[in-house]
Amino acid sequence: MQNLLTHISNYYPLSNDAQSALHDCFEKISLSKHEFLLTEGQVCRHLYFLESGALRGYYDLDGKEITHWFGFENDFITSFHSFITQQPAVENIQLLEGSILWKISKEELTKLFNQYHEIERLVRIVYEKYYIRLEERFVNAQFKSAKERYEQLLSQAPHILERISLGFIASYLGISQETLSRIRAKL
Amino acid sequence: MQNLLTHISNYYPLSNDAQSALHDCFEKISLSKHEFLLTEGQVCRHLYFLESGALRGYYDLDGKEITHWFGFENDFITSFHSFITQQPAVENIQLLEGSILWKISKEELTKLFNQYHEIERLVRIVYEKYYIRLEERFVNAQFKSAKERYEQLLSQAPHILERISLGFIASYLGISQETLSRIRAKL
DNA sequence: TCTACTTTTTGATAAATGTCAAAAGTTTAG
DNA sequence: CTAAACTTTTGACATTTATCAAAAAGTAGA
Repeated sequence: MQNLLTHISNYYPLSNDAQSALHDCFEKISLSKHEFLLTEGQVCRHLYFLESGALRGYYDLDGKEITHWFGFENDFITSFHSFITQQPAVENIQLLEGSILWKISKEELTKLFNQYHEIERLVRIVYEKYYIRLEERFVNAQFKSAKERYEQLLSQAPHILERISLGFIASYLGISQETLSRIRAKL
Repeated sequence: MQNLLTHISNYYPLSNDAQSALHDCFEKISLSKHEFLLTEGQVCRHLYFLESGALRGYYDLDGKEITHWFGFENDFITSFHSFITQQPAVENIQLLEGSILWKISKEELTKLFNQYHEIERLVRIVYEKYYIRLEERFVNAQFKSAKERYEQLLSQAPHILERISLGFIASYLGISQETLSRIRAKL
């Protein structure tokens, strides 16, 4: 839990009051490899903080699993569209490693927003960071070649390459596993 | 201005107090076709609301202009990364039509956040909508073919096709102008 | 209306990436 | 330790999309 509070203070420092309110609302859970945090069709009712471990978000496209994001230590995790709209999720969230997470429900979070302006500010700031991240991924996806995307990942997030199998990385980069294997062979 | 306040109330209804504070902070500007709201290297110090008209965001990649987004009536416009970090923008924002916009500076907006929790909430909610939009564009960019992306655009935002020249649309979809012309010919 | 300018289309060809199949390599559970 | 399961690599070929060049179509101002 200290992990979460420390991480949060990097975004926006909270009062002790707000911190302890957060503390009371988050609940610890442990999941093992291959388990699911969410499956397609369920409504995502929680926001998670990943203290340790790794997981992936993927969805089914014509029978193929498309892994479109990963989560690692200190990431906030949710199926965003489903969490915000409370409609059924189109994606699955599956553990890639045994992990420790902290979860908070949408209702509790909404209450916290009402009670603490500063917590809503924190989330506003977190959104900004995540939006900028996604913008960068979008530009890469749309305007860069497979090789460039791989090299960018290699330089910006080498930890992903060490922990995640090639097939998932290929999917994450939007290329076939064979193409990624060939790109890698030529570097 | 009524336009802006009405539009905002679709996201989150504000008190009269907050509305009138917003009213006082936004300033109206008119720009004509081909003018720039922002050019590469400048720090983006404002958030804009586009009341009428159209514009595009583009950046330079090896001498080619990459148009990566459009703005239309009732869109909030800014160079997000630059606006948030106050670092020089990598993109240009250029008017595609004569337009009427309302602008607010980052400082004023920050003041409003401090004064009105509800305005910060509004922005939090706006971010959620824009994040979901971007997520969808990302998934399309990375996992769908050129033809599928065009068809999706055709069904979801036909107004873009009517107002924007083919070259810009091709760039927006991440494909060459010739390919888009051929896709269109075959439908 | 005519001319210059811009945008769109068409054709030929090249490059990037995908698909299918099989071999090689690695990991894991019993 | 070993067999089964899974992951990665390699090869042959197909498909998609880009690039370059030129023609055709459309637009706007003198």
